[in-house]
Amino acid sequence: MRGRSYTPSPPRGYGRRGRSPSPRGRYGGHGRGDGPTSLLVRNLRHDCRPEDLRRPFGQFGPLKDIYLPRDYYTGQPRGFGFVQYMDPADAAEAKYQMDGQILHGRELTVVFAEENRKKPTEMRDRERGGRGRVYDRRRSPPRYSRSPVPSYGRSTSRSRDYYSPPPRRRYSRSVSPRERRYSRERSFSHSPARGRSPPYNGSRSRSRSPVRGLSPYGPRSHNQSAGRAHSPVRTRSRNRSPSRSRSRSPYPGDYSRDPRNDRSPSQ
DNA sequence: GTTGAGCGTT
Repeated sequence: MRGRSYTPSPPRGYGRRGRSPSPRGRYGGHGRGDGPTSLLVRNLRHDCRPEDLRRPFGQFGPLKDIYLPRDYYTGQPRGFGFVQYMDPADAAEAKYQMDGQILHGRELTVVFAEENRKKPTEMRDRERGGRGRVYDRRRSPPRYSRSPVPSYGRSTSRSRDYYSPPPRRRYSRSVSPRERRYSRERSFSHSPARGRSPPYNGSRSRSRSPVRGLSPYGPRSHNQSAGRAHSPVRTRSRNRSPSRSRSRSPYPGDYSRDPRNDRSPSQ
């Protein structure tokens, strides 16, 4: 076993086209052994949007997804992105063709993406201290929490943006319950992110315009509008019958035998 | 029940 060093950017002139030099299995996040379908595109301009990638990358075949990760708190683009194809062959071709291409004056680096997608929780951890920079948003909010936020006008049609803020702590004591309603409506007109909520409230980089073959709702979202057609009135929340919850006891017949109910007298 | 806070960002 010898440590195989992963070459971040293979020489552009390598004459072999088609097959990726990468061993299969490594990028096996997609489950198939056919080959990777996700490309990692580096050296993107920070104002680059998914749409900008779609055109050049879409030439090689139908795209499944384009995603440009951003910093959670600042909303700043991180300078790289993912382009996923339906067909691994297209991905390979695109990688070969696009690697080294100039987009917006920048030379792109295109490689196959690992599928090391992190979970949101892990991401938070990493933002907290893993990256070396400690965003202690509870105390010292990042300075840039004020402006670099693009003027996304809160979500419009989508009842809820993809962006879901971390669970808020309680409201400020000075805010009466009545006011809460207002503040909800007012959105962020006041000091947005008082050092707590991420200033970035924009909808994700995902563009509204569907790509050829891409669902307007996004590949991972189901079209839920069908099920809710016209039924604005929802049945009242289920009646939580007390007897029902009691019957959950492992000893439905003999309540006193329920261990949960049987607490030690000494405590 | 699968991620929209995605790995290789300055």
